[in-house]
Amino acid sequence: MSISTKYNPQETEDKWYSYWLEKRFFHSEPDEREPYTIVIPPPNVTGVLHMGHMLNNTIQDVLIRKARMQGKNACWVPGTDHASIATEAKVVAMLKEQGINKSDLTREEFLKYAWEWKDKYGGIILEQLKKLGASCDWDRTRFTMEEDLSDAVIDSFIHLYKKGLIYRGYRMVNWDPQGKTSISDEEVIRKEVNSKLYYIKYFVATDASQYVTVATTRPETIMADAAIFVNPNDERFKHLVGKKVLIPLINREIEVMTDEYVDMEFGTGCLKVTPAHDTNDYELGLKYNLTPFLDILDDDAKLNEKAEILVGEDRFVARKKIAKMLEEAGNLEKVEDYKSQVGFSERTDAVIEPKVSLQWFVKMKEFAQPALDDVVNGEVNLIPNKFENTYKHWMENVRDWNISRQLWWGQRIPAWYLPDETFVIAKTREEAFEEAKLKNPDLQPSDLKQDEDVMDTWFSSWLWPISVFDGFKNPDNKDFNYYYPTNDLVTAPEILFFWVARMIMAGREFTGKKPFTNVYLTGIVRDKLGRKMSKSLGNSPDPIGLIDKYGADGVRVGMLMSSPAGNDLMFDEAYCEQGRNFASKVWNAFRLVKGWEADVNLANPNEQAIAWFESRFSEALIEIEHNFKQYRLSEALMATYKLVWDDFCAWYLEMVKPAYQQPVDAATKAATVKFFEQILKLLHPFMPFLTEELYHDELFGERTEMDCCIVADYPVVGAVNDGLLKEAELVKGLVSEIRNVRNTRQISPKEALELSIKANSDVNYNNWLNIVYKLANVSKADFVSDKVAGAASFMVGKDEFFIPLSQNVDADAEKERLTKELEYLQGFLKSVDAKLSNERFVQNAKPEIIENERNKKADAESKITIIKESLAAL
RNA sequence: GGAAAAUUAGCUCAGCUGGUUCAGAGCACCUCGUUUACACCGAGGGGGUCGGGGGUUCGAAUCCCUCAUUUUCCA
Repeated sequence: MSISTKYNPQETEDKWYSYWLEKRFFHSEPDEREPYTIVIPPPNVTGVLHMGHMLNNTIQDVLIRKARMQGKNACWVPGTDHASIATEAKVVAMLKEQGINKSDLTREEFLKYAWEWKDKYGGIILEQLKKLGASCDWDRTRFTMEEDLSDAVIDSFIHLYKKGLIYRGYRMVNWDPQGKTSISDEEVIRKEVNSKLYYIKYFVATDASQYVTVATTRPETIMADAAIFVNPNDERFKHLVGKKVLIPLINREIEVMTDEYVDMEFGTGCLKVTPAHDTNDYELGLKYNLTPFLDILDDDAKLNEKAEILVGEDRFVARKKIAKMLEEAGNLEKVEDYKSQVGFSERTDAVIEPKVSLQWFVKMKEFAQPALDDVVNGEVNLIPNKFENTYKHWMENVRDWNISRQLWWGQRIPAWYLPDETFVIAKTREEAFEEAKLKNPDLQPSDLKQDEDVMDTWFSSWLWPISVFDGFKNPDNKDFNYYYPTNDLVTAPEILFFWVARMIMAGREFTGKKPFTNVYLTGIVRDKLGRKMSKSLGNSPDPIGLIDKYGADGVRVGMLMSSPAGNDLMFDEAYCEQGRNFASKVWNAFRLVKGWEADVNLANPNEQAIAWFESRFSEALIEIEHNFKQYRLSEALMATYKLVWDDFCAWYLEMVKPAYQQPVDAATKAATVKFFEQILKLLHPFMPFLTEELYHDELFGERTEMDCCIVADYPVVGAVNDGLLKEAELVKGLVSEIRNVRNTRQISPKEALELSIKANSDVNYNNWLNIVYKLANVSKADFVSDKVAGAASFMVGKDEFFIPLSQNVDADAEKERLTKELEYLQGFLKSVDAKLSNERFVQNAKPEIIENERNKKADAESKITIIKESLAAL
């Protein structure tokens, strides 16, 4: 059977992915083996694959495939997140295009549209993951809003409510006026915005000649002012404290008060306090019990009747108008340009309005401690651990979690209101009714009204590692007992707090166990200019397009090549190209070996080369394993890459390959095929498709239908012969030097050279001569005890080598080269001598360090002698 | 405004507890080469005062201080 001269990823990828599915290699059931479990960070159900997913899922797939090959029962659970605000926003937008307003629909009608949307587009991202080669157990695919998972959400709410950890209350929340919902602190993106600072005069009520000037970026909120504050130590305003001033335009009286909070340096040193429209002002409002508490914005962020003026205007329109009104009224002192940090909604990009509203909250303090302990004690490892600091800081300053959202898409809050506004918490209307009857015996079931709000998406995500195994509803089930706690979680640092931390909390609260042991934090995928990839910049390549262009294996290698854990990845298509080239290299090496005709009658001339590569493979494997243990995937890949490209292809294959159209001895071929198989296994986690394709070539003999690379035994470390490896490095150095002699003198590789060896060390060059002949095109070598005059010469280690040349050696050039080297060595020797003659060094340094310095000295001295002799001989 | 991290070759990054092989890798670059696995290639080569300054030490890319720049988190 012949093999195509080029690797064709398209054909190969679909073929093997289907085969893997068909043979159910991705599927896992509990058994006696050790489990290795990863739950996918569920992408938004409406999402499409972006570069961040590519990186994240490539890493997960590498980990899961390696574990599978190492004999563990590997289970990677996929799924999607219902993403309440993002999905609802998309559905609303889609309906709008069809001319339908959300407000014209009932809740049930809207949800019907939303489910239709989900059924149509919900699977796209998972299908895309298959193109990448993701070996998820698709039979276990979960969705955060499916019945079991929703049940878990409701049950956990009830559980926490009964423990007194959930409450309802008026609090300052982040209000998204476009999505018309509250959002969590983590969903607020702060951006620096050019705005203006308005300096507004508030005249003293009893004396129009006196006034205070307040600097604010939000003049449209003055109608809700409750007080003016100054710093108690501020001499400038002492005389005004306690006096009443008038709010411009509406002339309501407010008092001038003092608090240390006020920064004397900022603005004018006077602060207007608007408790309903600023978080800090809210705190001051509570502290001094300020009245009236006026919320002058409605849910659209338009001014309401409480504002008295500009009613119905949007906040930004009102800002411009009021500035003009203030100016006309003589209250505007000046306007300055100002840069300020403004919060935007992550989902709708609307400017967030701090708003006091009635919401549901989870008390976080009690959750924080165990979750903090887990990370501090190393029960849960953050990789890299530089994130521990930020994690700690967050856990120590945790605030209550607003879990209600004014949306329809999501799990509805299980609170049922009686006509008297009190409520009961229950899973169903029936259960709620039973309980409510105790309060009010005359009640009818229809009198109960369920809370309109749904829960924050993260309130379902934090249960994910538990609920995917039904650990909530049925904590004693086989799957949950076997797979939970999971092993590794791979996710982005930006959701360390609102997802990872909360999963640890939920794990401790609901199962008493941590949800996972290791958290691998990937970086952000940026473009090569360091900009975040975004739709608006158009700098994000289409992942599927990349796969088409470079092959899934090429893209996987490209993604991993330069992404140490926790570091942002400056993505450049050139990495994918490098990945594709690597796949080609392996393919072509395979073609070479496959083409060899084996002859059983030939003796094996390559024992040395085979023994060397065996050792080298083990040595590399040790390094690779070490890198994997520390989750340094890019370094593990690079070590593999160099082993394959440099050691195997550039050195080993060149050492053993037979002359053109000559047969190879059977022993060499067998050894090489064996090596190749080991290399395919080593590469499989990184390049699953290419390796699976080659693994089934007839070169490796018959395979049973279940004998696949995906489940082949991962290589184990064998014996490492250090002496052999060291000698090989010297021999490689020798070959390079000979090639260098050719290069600098323009001698064709076709012209055979002769070599004289003046061995000063105990390296046994006889064992290596065949290799040197072949790799450097040397026809003859002899051992000499004196220098060879008129020949090109060089040293490798302590040994001297001479190559007689047909052309004359350029004595001047040679002299210059040797002199340079001599100078370098003499300088080196001087520094070593300086160390050794330094008494304090000899006294303080560790003995092995001193011993080493002595060796360096002896080494340098003997080399100097040799070079001096060579110079004299010129 | 507070906190953390980073700064090493043109680019992306290694460099573990200060001392062998300590200044490295991959890519890019330069020179040569179409030898029959591979030009998606081979051989060889050049390139860095380890951000600046100071300190500790016999010895610092590595530890400490300080300044600068960048990034992230929190206000």
